[in-house]
This record gives sequence, C-alpha cells and structure tokens, in this order.
Amino acid sequence: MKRASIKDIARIAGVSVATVSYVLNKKEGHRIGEDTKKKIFEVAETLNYTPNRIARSLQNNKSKLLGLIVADISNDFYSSIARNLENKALKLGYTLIIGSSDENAEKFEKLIDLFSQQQVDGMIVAPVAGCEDILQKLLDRNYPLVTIDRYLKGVNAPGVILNNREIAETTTQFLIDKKFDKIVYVGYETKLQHLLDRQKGFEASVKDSTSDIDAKYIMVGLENISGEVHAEMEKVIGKNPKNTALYFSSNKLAVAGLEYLIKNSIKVPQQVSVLAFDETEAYKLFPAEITYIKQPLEEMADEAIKLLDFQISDYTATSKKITLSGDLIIKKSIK
Amino acid sequence: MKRASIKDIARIAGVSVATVSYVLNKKEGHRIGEDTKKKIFEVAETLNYTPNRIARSLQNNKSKLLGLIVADISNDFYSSIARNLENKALKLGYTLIIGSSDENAEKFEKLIDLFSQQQVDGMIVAPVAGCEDILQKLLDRNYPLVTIDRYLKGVNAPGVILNNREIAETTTQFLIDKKFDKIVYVGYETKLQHLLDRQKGFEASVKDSTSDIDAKYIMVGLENISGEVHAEMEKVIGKNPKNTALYFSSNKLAVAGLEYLIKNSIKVPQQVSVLAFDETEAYKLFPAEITYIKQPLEEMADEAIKLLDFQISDYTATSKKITLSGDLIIKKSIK
DNA sequence: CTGAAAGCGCTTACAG
DNA sequence: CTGAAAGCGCTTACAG
Repeated sequence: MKRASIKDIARIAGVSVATVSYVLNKKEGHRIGEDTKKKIFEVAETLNYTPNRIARSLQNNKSKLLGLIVADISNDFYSSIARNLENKALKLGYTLIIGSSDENAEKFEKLIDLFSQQQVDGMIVAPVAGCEDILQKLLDRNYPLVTIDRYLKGVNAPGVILNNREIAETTTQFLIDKKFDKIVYVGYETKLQHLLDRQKGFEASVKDSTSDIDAKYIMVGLENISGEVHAEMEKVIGKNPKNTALYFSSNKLAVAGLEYLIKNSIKVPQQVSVLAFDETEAYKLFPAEITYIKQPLEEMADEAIKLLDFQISDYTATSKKITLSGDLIIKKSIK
Repeated sequence: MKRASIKDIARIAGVSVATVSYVLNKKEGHRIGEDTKKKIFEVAETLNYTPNRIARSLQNNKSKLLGLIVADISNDFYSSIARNLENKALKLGYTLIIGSSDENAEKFEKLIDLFSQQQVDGMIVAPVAGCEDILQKLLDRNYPLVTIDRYLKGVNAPGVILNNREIAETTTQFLIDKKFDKIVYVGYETKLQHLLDRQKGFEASVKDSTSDIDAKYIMVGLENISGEVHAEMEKVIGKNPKNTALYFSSNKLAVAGLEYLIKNSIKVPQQVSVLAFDETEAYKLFPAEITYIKQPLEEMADEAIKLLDFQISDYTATSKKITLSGDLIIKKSIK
C-alpha cells in the first residue's frame, strides 16, 4: 500500500501542497483559515498520513540521523553507552544508527563511509588504532564528529573522555597504601591512548611511591584475551598467591582474570585483592564483590550528544575535550 | 563544505547528469565511450564524490535502513542479537537503526512511528505486551516486519522463534530425572507468550512425571527483579536448601537468583542445582559453571534478516514462523 | 554513444 | 488568506 503524501491531502482537501505543508508543520506567519486548517488535519487523519522524512531531509539537508561507531555493540560497556546515547538522542529528535568496528580500521572506514552516505547529521565514534587519517578526512569536510571513550593524538576532534591517567594514578595509590607484596597491572598491548594513559597513571604512582613495590605487568593482545590472561597469571601469581593485588584496566580483562581466580580457588580478598576499570553485570556473580572504577556513562552520553548537537547546528573546528571523572566504587574485593 | 553532487561532476566533465549516473552506477546497456567513463571517474575522484543515499532513497523508495526495536539494547541478550543482525544486515547493504522500548507499548509505538517516518525498509522487533494493535496497523499497511525472540497471538506477522515450550519441557524432564526433592521455576508475571510457553513446558513435564515432584513457582514483576527474586527465594528455598533445583526462565532472573545463592553461601550443585535460559558473561564468574539453554543467535539473526529481506523485495502477508531449537549446554551447576 | 526531462515528497521564498 | 513554482540530488524511460 502506497502511503499518502502531502499531494494526496492537497488534492482531497482542495488546497495547494504549500498550504498543507504550512498547516501540518504549524508554521506561523501564514494566517490560514481555521476551517482550512481543520479540513487539512481531518484529511491527514483519515489518510493515516505520516511525513516522509527522507523527502524532508533532502530538502533541508538534515537527516536527523546520528551514527554511532563502537568497537563491538555486544560489549557491555558499549551497549550501555549506546543505551544512554539513545535516550539523549531521542529527546533531541535524533535516531541512532549503529555499527561495530571490531577494532579494525578498514571496517571503521567502511562504516564511516556508509553512514556519511546515509547523510547522518553527525557521528559519535570510539576510534580504533590507525584511524587517524580517516577521521582527519571527515574533519576536513567539516563533518560534525565527537569521539567517545577514546581519543587520538593529533586529530583535532572534540570528544568526551575519562580522566584516565588521574583516576589510574589515585586508585593505584589507594592500592599502594594497602602494602601489598606484589601489584600486578593487567593491560593490553595497544596503541590506544586511553589505555596507555591508564598504564601511565599506574606507573606514575608506582614510581612516586616511597616504599619498594614489586610491580608486575601482564600485557595481552586482543585475539585471545582469556587464554593469554590465564597463561600469564599462572606465570606471574601462580596457584597460591599471597598479599597480592590485581589491577585490571578493562572489564573484559577483569572477567578473564577473575575466571582464573575462580578456577584455581584463589580467595578474594584473602589471597588476592582486585580492582578493575568499568562495570559489568558479571561482577555480581563473583563471590567477592568487585571494586571497580565507574565511568559516568549517562553524563558522558549527555555531554557527547550536546557537543555533537552543537557542532551540527553551528560547526566550528575544535578539539574541545570534556573530561569527566571516574569514581572508585569500593567493595569487598580489596582487603 | 558542501559535498559534490552528480551535477558538479557533470558540469566539470562536460557531460549530462544522466551519463554520470549511468557510469557511476555501472549500468549496462548504455554503451558509453571508454574515455567519457574514465573522465567521469577521474572527476568523481578529485571531487571526493560520494552518492547521497537520501536522494536515491527518495527516488527508488528504498532507504536501505532497517529498524530494530528491542526491550533494552543494554541487555546482554539483545545486544548480542543486535550484533548478529548488524553483521547480516551489512552484508545485504542495510544499516541498522535501533531503539529500546523498555517493555512499554507507548514507547514502542513512538519508535515504530519514528522508524516508519525515517522510511526504514523493514523492521525487526521484539514486541512488548499490549502492542498487538500497533503491529496490526503496520501489517495492514503491508510494512515488512519480522518479530524476533517474542511473538504475539493473533497478529499475522512472520517471525523467528525459539522452540520455547519443547525445550522447556525436555530440559525440565532432564531435571526431573535427577530426582530432586524440590524444583523451583523462576519466571515473570507476564503476558508475553514466549515466557508463558516456557512455563507451560515446565508445567507439562512436571504434570506428566510419574514420580511425585514438589514443584514451586516464583513469579516476579519487571520493576524490581533482583529484590523480588531474593525475597521469594528466601521464602521458598531458605538459607540452607537441600537437593533442590532452580529453573530460571531468563538470564536476568538467573543472575538475580545466583546473587542470592552467593550471598547466602549456598553451594552449587551440592545443595542447589541450577539451569537457566540464555547466556550471559556473568555465568563465567559464578563458582560453578552454569548449565544453560543456548539460543542460536547467529542463526536467528540470519533467518530474521533473510525473512525480512524477502518481505521487502516481494511483500506477501504471511505469519510464517521459523522455529529454531535451543541447546542445553550442560555444565557443573547440576548434580 | 549521449542528453533532456520528469519525478520521488517535501520546503520555502515570493507573489498576489 | 492561499498558491505557483523552484529546488534538494538522484534515477530512469524515452528520444535521438
């Protein structure tokens, strides 16, 4: 069934399409007769008329579509971000189109191209390693863009970010003060700046410490997180660790590490204390509630959408970064 | 910066827009001179031309957009579905626009309206209670639509579904054979058919059983799942249950229930055995690996997209349901 | 081998 | 108080 158009309404109501458009969009300054208005609304109603936004988009060059590119929408962290963004976007009349990059620059570029062809009004992206040029090209075209979660050195894009270095530093200090024999940082081998910043924060606290700390590092790739974490933990803390702290730089790493602890019946916090970046529902089922760094997702979404909406309505090249603070949520996983 | 249009290319290459369109879309049957083609490609390249899909959409009445409405995109189950759908959709040249209904029929309708105005070519929806009329209206307009995860009685929509009743029946039987003193079904107070089917399957197995089974039911609302589950479990199994089995009809319920077990140091499977519908990463961190019913998400996504794509290219009113089988993944949580 | 022209469903400056 | 007309960026049947 073909849907009714403004033309159909005009024909049936016996007026011009212009008048219909004015009335339906409630444009002021076109003093149109009350009875004409009423007639138009009636006809629109009986025809079940709904506007074709595609046509409107073509005309005003605004699609009311926002593109969201994350690493993987099935990841807890990103699906929560997506949910928060969805809520905020909807309030401003935008709908979200989503894509997962799988940390792959080529796929990332394909999504950017696709979304740009779909004429999204702006994009919110979690950049992947090696996508600097892709983003730069977009910015050169004055495309409204906001980065989220991550940020790239040398790319002049606005974004909302976490105070990764600072929160890593203070939370590491918190661990140091507990006088562990050994503190293990579990992170990714990566070029992603936000992760490097977490590591730098950790390193800084360790270095500044007056006491002597045995700091170890477990660094894994993205391919086989669980397997690598387990193998490395075996080497670094073994089956029967004592007075040791684990610092996980992401929820995925934490889940992998906690799995190891479970399998080897290592007690938390009696033998090992645990601190992790980011939340995940999984923590709920670990015998000891996990101490974690909570990112203010709702606020992030809010700021990201605001930033983007501003860019859309009034583009200005800027690399304005909004930095939000993580919160350490202290639970029983630390002695 | 305004993006280049086909018109710009035509002007610079000194040909007509029609020719440009033919060449860039590689339309056959328009034997166009090789040098003209080359010229056009060159100009397109230097202008960084990318097609405006909005304009194309308006012309051929195909937006290449698919709407996905789930209860909540931040829920593990739905974000996994979304991810699988995204992959399949991309392969067919579609992009996904998403919305969360929060189990709210009004919000569901708003999303339907919005997506329909955005001219999505079709929708994949997990219906909410009370949305029968909304979907029926859509179907009356011959809107391509596929339901997923859930299904509504009396609405003539195609969909892909799980064999909820059967899998619930056989898995309950599996529990019954283990001779528990008590079997507790944990479900939702709901009108959602797929959940009722799970319950019916459970009830059927209990009823058919030759042995006498003490079957109990914990039914909770959607408002405060965790709180209600904990309170009811306290009443039904107490702090020190023995030879009891818990049958959770969703992963959310399972997480809530397992939390209760953890908090009360109830041993799985020594005291209580556990079986749950659907996966979630959280199971990984429970001391005993959880036995669960795995839905074939990838296959579901595949079938849903195929069904929808078929409806889009050749609409036929149908209530064709594709039923896929769940798999019981047996782990250590059952004695 | 190529182009002029209509049309997709809207919006909006202009005219009356 | 209302309408004729141009135009957004494409596609495509038709003509030559």
